[in-house]
Amino acid sequence: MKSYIQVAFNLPTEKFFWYRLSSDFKEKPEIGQRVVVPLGKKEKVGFVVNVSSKKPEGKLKEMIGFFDRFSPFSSSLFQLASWITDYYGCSLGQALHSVFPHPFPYEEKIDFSLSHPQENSTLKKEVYLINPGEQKIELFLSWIRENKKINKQVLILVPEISLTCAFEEKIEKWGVKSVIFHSKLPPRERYRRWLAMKKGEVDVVVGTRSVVFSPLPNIGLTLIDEEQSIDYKQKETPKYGVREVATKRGEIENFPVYLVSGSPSLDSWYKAQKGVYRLFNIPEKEKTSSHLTTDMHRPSSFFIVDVKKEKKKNRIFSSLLQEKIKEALERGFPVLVFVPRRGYANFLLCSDCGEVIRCPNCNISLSFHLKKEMLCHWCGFQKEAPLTCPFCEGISVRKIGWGTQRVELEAKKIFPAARVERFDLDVFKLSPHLISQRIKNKEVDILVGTQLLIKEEIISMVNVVGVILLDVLLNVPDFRATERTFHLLNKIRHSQKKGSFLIVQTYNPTYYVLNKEGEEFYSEELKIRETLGYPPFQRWIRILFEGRTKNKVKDKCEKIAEELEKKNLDFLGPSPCPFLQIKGQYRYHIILRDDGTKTKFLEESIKKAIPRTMRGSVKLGIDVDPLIIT
DNA sequence: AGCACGCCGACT
DNA sequence: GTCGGCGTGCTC
Repeated sequence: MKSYIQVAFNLPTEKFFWYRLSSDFKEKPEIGQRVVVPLGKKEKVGFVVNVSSKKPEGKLKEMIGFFDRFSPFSSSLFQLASWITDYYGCSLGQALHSVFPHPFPYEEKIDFSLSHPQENSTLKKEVYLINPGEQKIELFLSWIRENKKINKQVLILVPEISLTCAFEEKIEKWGVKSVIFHSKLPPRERYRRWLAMKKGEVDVVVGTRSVVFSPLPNIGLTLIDEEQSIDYKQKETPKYGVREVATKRGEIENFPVYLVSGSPSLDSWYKAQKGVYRLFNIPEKEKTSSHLTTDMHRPSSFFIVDVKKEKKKNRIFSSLLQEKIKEALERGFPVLVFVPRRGYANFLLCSDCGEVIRCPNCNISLSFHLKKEMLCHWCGFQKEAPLTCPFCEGISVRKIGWGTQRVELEAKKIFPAARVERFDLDVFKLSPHLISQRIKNKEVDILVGTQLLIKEEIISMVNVVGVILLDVLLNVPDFRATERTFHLLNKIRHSQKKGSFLIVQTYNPTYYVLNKEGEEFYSEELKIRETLGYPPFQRWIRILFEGRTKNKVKDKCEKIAEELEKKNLDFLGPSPCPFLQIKGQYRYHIILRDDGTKTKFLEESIKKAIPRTMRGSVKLGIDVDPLIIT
């Protein structure tokens, strides 16, 4: 019997293409299987999305061959990809591409005759928000055992690779069959583990973002650990969020999703308040009815230092921070100094003419580094620091602000006997585990570094944590800056051991992020978001325009805005992005807003008003539920 | 996304 | 006159 296939490509086009199959091919094509076909003048790999025995209309070319021996997509994963297409505004080919388990060998033929899922869930297929408290690992284990009993698997998602390692060690001892999965595994190993998952030979899978597409045949529960993490958002098209994808998959495959965090995202917190998510009470932990970890559970002491009141020479290390570090060092305890910026100084400013030295590609100020000198943190542009001001030739070029290098030198000056070490993107990268080993072996006294030191494994090893200037984090141009600072402070405080100190230096000691805890903070932040029409009160869809000519970008953006206006949609802009220029590209955006009443309508209107492909010199990107607006 | 085709400005 | 930028349309 003759057969015909319809193929979707990883291209920004809605279209599918029909091909004829020569009778030489004995195997039946499967939905989701990759095939090689001619497209235009080239051969391309695409996904089978339809199989038919009836001849379709129009001219046809012949399929060249199968690329794989079978399709890696179950029908539910294929369905999930279709949903991604609708929700995140990409083509089906693009969605399938991102769900596809790369790399995938094409020479093997495997028959998956599987036992089919039995409906026997202990919980309804809902989303639960859980504060795990101290017993996290034990809770996870009990859930895994519960599901193992009914022949179901548990999927555990963690924000980054280093956290999978922590599980790996513990799971060994549990006596359950597990698979660790992330993108840094060698290709052969990835495929071996993919097969183990597909065959259902495991009880639990622990992995990073893409594991939400694990081929497990019979998922009983998906856990998203540290659900507030920004690492759960995919940066490439389709820019999906793991929380949303896991929830959708739970709906399709009938399993509950547990969002696990002691510091949940404002989004999830709000949804739990509204009853969209359920709050899950941990029975044996009745001491707290709250779903947030509050002060009484935090063993460390917390101090806020008002930098305004410090003597000028103590602006980097306040007298209190110096005192606490000295005390710790005398008792042989290590300390950690958190600096939100790498480099020596944040920018160079001429105090004669007021000009700042900027990146020619990004127009943001260049950081001053000791070895590389002027460096752009966005695009990597590098040049020598000028001796005189390039604008007025004056000699009063001053270094403003301080980064890790400056703080490292200052620490060496104040504590000459201590062994000071710097950890940031500019020094050779050590894994969090190796850093904590160095602390354990007493090889370092003062650790100076950026965000990459803020790991439970490291924080729990030190006696004092000093935050040099919190204001740098609070003032990044993003409406979620306060929330992210809140999570950071929580993370430090949750990770610290008993009897340790957290000292935060700031020019704004009365700011609410420092003075409101738990529910109080959430309701304050929600009030602000509601007044301004920000998420989670409005669902946002950001449409980003990029190109080399500023006016063309602006014009295209305005043209689309007119289309949206005609459809009576509510949106912000068009406006230049917070960083107008990055890597030489000018950027404008429109932010569509949905108050929850017209979600379906909005999605359809976007399809009509916005061409998926923006041709010419302006590129277009769609970001549904954007997380960082830059 | 590629690639071709076709339209206008500035070159030997 | 034609080389080449880029805007537009098509690929089964």
